[in-house]
Amino acid sequence: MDLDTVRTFVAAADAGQFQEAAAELAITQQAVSKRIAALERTLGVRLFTRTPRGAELTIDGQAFLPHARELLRAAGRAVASVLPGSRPLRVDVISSRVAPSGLMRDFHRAHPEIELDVVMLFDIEAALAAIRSGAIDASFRAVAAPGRPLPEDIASVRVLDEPLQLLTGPAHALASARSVTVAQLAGHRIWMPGLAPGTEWAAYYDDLAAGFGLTIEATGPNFGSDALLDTVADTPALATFMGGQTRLVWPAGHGLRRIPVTDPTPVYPHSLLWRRDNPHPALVTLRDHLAATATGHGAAGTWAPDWATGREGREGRVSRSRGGLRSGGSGG
Amino acid sequence: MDLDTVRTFVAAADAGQFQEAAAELAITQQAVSKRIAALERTLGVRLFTRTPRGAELTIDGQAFLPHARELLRAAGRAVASVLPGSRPLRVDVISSRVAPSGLMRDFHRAHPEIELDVVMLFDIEAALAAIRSGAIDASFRAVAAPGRPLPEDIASVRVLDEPLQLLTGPAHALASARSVTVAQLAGHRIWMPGLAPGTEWAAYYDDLAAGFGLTIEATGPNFGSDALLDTVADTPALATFMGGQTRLVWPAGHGLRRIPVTDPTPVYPHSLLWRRDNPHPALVTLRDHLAATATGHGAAGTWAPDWATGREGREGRVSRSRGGLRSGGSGG
DNA sequence: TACGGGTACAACCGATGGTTGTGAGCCAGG
DNA sequence: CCTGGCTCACAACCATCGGTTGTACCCGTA
Repeated sequence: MDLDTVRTFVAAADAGQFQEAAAELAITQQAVSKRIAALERTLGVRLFTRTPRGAELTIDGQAFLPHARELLRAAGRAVASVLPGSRPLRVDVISSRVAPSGLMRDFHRAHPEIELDVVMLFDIEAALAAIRSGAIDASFRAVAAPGRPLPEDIASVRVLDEPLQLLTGPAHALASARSVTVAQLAGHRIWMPGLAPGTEWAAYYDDLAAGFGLTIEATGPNFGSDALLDTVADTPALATFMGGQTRLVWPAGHGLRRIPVTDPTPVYPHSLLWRRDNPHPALVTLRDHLAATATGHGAAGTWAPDWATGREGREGRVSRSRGGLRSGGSGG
Repeated sequence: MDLDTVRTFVAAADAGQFQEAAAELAITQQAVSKRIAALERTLGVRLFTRTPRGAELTIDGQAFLPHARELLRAAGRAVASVLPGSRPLRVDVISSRVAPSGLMRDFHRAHPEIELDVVMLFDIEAALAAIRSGAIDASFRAVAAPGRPLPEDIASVRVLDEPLQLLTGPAHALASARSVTVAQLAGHRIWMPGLAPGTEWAAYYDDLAAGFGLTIEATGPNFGSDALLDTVADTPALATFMGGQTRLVWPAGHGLRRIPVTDPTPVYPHSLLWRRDNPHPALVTLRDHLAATATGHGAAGTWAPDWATGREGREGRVSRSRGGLRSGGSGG
């Protein structure tokens, strides 16, 4: 099915006759007639009853019309999603395993009128390059690995510290625990497939493992969360970390357990990054929304790497006081 | 833009390479390459980065992908809307000026999983023919004009008595009234464009006018509710009837008034009609929903034509007692 | 009975979009 | 280091599709 044909159908339905629709579309009446006939042939139903004074919709045509309009609207949105000028706000959310995609869902609920496109880039380097080139408008990332300060033209604001949870199958040794301490995890195998070396994401887990003596295996490609959950559910000796605010499509009957981690609670520090001179109007709305809904970070009893908190030190930091919302470079 | 091309894009994005996508679509790899190249040319952006091991999405490609999927879903729904087997429930709602379209919106809110198509047929004769032929599944109509009983194979149930309201512009003589009696309307011009003779809809207003000595003009073609509202708003001597439960797109700044009519209140008696042997599963759901949400009819102080109430008499009938939900032929 | 409005059919023809054949780039393995 | 296997892209070819023009037909009206 060709969208030009659908457009022709809608034009003919609106005009009530083929001739006028042909004029609108800058083609001949015969071409309209052929297009409609072809559409009717592919659908297997008659869409118009031809009369000497024009063409009016059959019942099937009436039923088809709103769907045809919706089809054209969808096509328009699809084209707009890649149009350079005034395209939808394009945001990188790391992965579906952590909270930013949930934050974007909240934002969409609060501002359904704002067109959004969500993408997932490889790491913060790719995200920064994409932000600087204008390919994306914003990115949720943990920022500022040591020795790699943000470029001058990129602004950031901390929006969420997401507590990690342990995800285990029903036969895991810790499956029945209501919560576990980080110290208890030492010696257990924790599997994080798809954790590519060199990414800020891998750096986080490296620091976490080094700081508390954990064993985190990053082996194997990432076949998606379904495969990961399957494996974890069936392997008693295997567990994985997952963002505490992640909403997954939960496979039924797996007996998977989500167990809070304490003493301290490792949190993943999400910041929003954007280019200061990005003029996209929806970007301001997104920042305002996040500022209004952001839960505090740096809460007592949590842990995050030093390079992400902006403080000095090698071993990561356990927060003992509750902090507020702090900008790493407001404005834009 | 061609939907086959979009389908090819989605297949290639899912497969991660052109070759496999080509196999799925039963075309050659070269054809996929050409289609993608054409799509990229029309969109003006690169969708894939070609690598020696396949093709992966660019950021633009990632942003485009969900829109492309939605486009294909919309196309599927559009085709399904006219597919003979198991197509969406197709209901005739008379016109946008009266309540049935609102009832269908309510039904859609209550059962969003049921695919609906709403059509508007000319009159009850067309509706009955469409119901008998299977072209539509149900129709909201005022039934059984005198001497024309419903065919045996058509069932009906009274679902709503919709009170009429007077619609006037700000300069109309009755504009400031909080309500008007039917007797007060005598002598005023009431305009109902598009009221085609011979329809059950016109018969209703004929009876109303004859029974109470009103002047109802059906002159002129119906240019849609926008044009009607414009004219009524600007013409002090003109008013029109409108269903009391009709939700219109209300033009701002027109100063239009909706005035209840009393003593008695003319009500338009909507029944749902369907073919007894129609097997569409959603039809039962619709009837149950209407039975559960139907407001009483035959309420005290209302008026409806005799032929619509099923009682004898020439002059219409003013109900003095409150009735319940009565079926004119349950089952199906 | 012509006329003017509409649509459909036939003939024609260029552009579209498929095929096959081939080349270039990259990676793994001998 | 070269080769084989995998990928995608380009070239040539050709059938089909979808546009155009010209014409026939139908109906309401002057």
